[in-house]
Amino acid sequence: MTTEMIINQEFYRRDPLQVARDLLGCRLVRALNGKRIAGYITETEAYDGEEDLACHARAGRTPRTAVMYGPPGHAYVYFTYGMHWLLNCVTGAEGYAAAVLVRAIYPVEGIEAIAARRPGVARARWCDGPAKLCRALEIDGQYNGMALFSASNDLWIEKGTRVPDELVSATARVGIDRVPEPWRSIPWRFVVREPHRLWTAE
DNA sequence: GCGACGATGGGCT
DNA sequence: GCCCATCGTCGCA
Repeated sequence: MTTEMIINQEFYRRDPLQVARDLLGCRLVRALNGKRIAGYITETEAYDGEEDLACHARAGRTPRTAVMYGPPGHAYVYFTYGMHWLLNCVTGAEGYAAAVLVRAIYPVEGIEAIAARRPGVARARWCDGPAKLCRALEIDGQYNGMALFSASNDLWIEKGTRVPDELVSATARVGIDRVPEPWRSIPWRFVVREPHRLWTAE
């Protein structure tokens, strides 16, 4: 396990928009039972502070949102819709509540383990949603607050493939229809176009 | 391929 | 009580 591949904490101590863009093509890695399950990040969303009315921190600091106010580079994992876990990376300076939601990955390691649980489903569909990837990588609430820049926590992010701007689309974030403008339409969702073309060889 | 809808539980007003 | 940063399955084309 090449520790120098792991993205350091300073990467996350930046504007969530920068982090969200730069996380595309990076490799999300889960160590599970001594094996790696990993995939390239293909979709992210930035949530930026209490002013951003789509951000959970819009209501200020609560027990739930506390980790978003903590140091950057830690996981903010929360439960929603009564059945789903979602993974975020805390960004920006400590004390400022911002995070990047990891919405999708293209799985490239440990794919047998995922495939076994998803009979009849195409590989590109296994982890193409924030709750799906958490299930595939067995990420749940016990990862909330965990540092993502150390291999000792069994969940980290490594440098991966540089994704050129031509292959990145920026759109409005999804699932926030009730949020007022400008937040509802602001293009803070970043998507890799046709990820299977970039990584189909693996 | 696409739209409707039910499942299901913690956080917050 | 009401609100979800969702998913899988259903019906239909």
